[in-house]
Amino acid sequence: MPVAPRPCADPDCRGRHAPAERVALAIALCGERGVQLTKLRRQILELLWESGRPTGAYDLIAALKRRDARPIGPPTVYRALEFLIAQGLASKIESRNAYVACTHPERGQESLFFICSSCGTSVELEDQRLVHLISEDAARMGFRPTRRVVEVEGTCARCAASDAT
Amino acid sequence: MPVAPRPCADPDCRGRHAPAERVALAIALCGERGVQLTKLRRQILELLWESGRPTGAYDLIAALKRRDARPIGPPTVYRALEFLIAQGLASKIESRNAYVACTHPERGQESLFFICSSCGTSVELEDQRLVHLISEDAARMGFRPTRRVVEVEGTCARCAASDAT
DNA sequence: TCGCTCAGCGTTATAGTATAACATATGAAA
DNA sequence: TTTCATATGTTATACTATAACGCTGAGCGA
Repeated sequence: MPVAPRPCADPDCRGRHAPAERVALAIALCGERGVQLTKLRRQILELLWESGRPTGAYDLIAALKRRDARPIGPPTVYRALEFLIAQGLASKIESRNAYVACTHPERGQESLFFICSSCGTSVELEDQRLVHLISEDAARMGFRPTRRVVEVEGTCARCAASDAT
Repeated sequence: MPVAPRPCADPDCRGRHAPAERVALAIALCGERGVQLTKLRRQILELLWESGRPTGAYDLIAALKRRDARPIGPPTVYRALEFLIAQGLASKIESRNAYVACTHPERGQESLFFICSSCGTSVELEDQRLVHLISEDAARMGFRPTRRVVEVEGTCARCAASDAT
């Protein structure tokens, strides 16, 4: 029995979903939207989910080559990433020039990311209060936001614990 | 009479200070801190202040060459930028791979940036509520932040007005 | 069936951003 | 003067991203 996509209403799930389940959601969602989640695009989304951390485009190229013996050029990967981002399935982590799978493509891309300097994992969070604050600040100066980049670098709980050992 | 640095207590000044005055402040501050704001570093800071928008490292190299007929290599510029950032005098805009002068080096680097897609100018804002929110979210999951990147891309009031014409 | 179109992908070359590694200079302290 | 630390210069190269053009295959109407 194939994995079924499951709606998630928890804004604090912190991205904790089974990769296969989220990929199934992506497939369903792209079907609804009438856009093509091709094999390449799906593979890249899977790689992002499996890695669980911001992954560089060239790392993806290397991973595809390992997995498939398929040599993919940079433009091909960048185009796939562009698609995934446009569909809300992935996001670029600007402070790392790297890409992560997004947890809730069915909702807007209004999340912030916490990235651990030590282990490299990232956690996605949605916080409407933050979005509102930014909108408020923007409105005060007549600025119309089109994109928010909120990335917090630091040490995750797990790494902090193992450092303290 | 030389320009004197003037303290600024307005968290909403939006970076509206005379470049020369802010550079004077930087000189004073580096003196107090016992670090060297060398000619090169000062020149780069001036260029950032004069530009008023996120400026790429290679643009700075070109500008220095125009101004001084001085050919500077990338490592030299990147090292100067590293210094300015460490001193809170400048900040990297991650979403643009570019650098801006910072308004309040005497305070922490807890600001967010609004960058206009149309004219390229950026406005720096301090919002403690935002910092608190992020800290709160981080604390809930045991994450210890070391750096916050908050960049908002959009259209500034001026460009919105001229578009509407 | 044929040929058209269009989206997606492949390929080559190159642009743009950043750093490693090592050499030189400069100035203050011993 | 020697020594040391800090800053800058130089060369080469790594890493990130895109332009430009060509190929292919699926869908569609003539």
